[in-house]
Amino acid sequence: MPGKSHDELTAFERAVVEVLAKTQKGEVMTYGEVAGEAGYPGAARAVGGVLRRVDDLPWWRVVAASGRLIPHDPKLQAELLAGEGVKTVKGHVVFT
DNA sequence: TATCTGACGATAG
DNA sequence: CCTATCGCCAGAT
Repeated sequence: MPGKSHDELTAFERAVVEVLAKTQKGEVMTYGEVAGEAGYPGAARAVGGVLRRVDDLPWWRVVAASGRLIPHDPKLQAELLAGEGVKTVKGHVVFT
């Protein structure tokens, strides 16, 4: 099993899922922003854990504060972002 | 309750 | 641009 299903999440996980559910195509957020929007400022690191454990989330729309893509498969993330019109250069999102 | 882990963030060198 | 450190937080064992 890739990750956890959506029906038994902790309050924190549900909060993060809710925030990501609002993101639109072509929109990119940082882990820190997601944490803050979810009501857990400072929990950027924990947000990474949620994206890693929960399925069916637009994880590719979340990048590090520096714009760096995920260390696991930056190539895939770059492709998914490109598919939504988000440009990336050498593993970094191009903020315009 | 204690300790370790990690798809983070900021800072220093 | 890179690595090293430290602080932070929730989840897992």
